[in-house]
Amino acid sequence: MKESHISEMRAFNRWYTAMIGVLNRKWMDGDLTLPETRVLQAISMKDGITAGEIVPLLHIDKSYLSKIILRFERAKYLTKRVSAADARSYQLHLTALGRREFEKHNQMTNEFVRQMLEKLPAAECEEMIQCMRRITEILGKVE
Amino acid sequence: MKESHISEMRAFNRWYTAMIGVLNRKWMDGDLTLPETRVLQAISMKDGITAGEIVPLLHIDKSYLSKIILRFERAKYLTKRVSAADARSYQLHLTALGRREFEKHNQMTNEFVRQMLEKLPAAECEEMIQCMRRITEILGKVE
DNA sequence: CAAAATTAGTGGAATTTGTCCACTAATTAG
DNA sequence: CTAATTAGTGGACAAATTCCACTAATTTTG
Repeated sequence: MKESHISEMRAFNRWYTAMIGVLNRKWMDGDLTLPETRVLQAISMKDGITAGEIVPLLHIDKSYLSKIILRFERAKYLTKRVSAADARSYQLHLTALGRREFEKHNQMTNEFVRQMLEKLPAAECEEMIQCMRRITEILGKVE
Repeated sequence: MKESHISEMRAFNRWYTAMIGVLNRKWMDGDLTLPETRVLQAISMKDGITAGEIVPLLHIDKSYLSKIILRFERAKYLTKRVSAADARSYQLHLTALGRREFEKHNQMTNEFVRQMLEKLPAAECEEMIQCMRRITEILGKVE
């Protein structure tokens, strides 16, 4: 490993997070915070997931999560059902409203990303995605 | 552009920010918040920079910045000198203590990145950095 | 099995983070 | 010179996040 790679990677980190930050600020114009969208996504990906499973998945504080879930319950985005296996925990299910809300948000974010990608020549876009895959492959093995 | 590229890029964004998030949490074990380190870095890169120049650079609220700078002043990390050109603004200079603090932090972060990169075979490390450069090139033109 | 220890989730207080806005002093424009 | 603009500050406020003690359910252990 070359020493210069360290500062190159750090520069990339700064630059890329700034870029994503712009995307994230756009989301906020909707009504969901970033952690909130992650929680919705987690439930949408695995219906019946419990808070206890979400915590390590999102590296989120359990009390904080509890509050987010409570907010969603009040907004009728989800329902809790006492788990048959362990009555201390609840299985989480999105309501139709919750799914709709998540989808709306999802589409919006897709739209922003699309607008960005559409500005690229097809070949470069393809190449960039390839680069992202490669980074994930290489760095994914490390963790 | 292929439709699937959108979700691939979003997946990469989520994965990569989670990864960087781990790094960032490590920083916090020090005593500087993320915006604080950015401010220190900005001053360290351009001695005599003014708050007004930092604002667009970091996309940070000017009042928020003012408070960070005030904290640093009290901690003796920096000094303000009324600008000769415009007496409303101050030129910011790191003190020896401020430089030391920034360097300490810098080294720590470098260390974390190094540990990550060292686990990679040299060829893959090189390739990954190359990918990062490419992404920056391609996406950099868009903004 | 009963007591003790552990675990899931909640609620409240406190802290941190970040935004908004009005204000002072300095500067520039008309 | 007067009015409008700009740099930075300070305070009040809102939102995000953490900390901790607590309840109820479960598991462990003697």
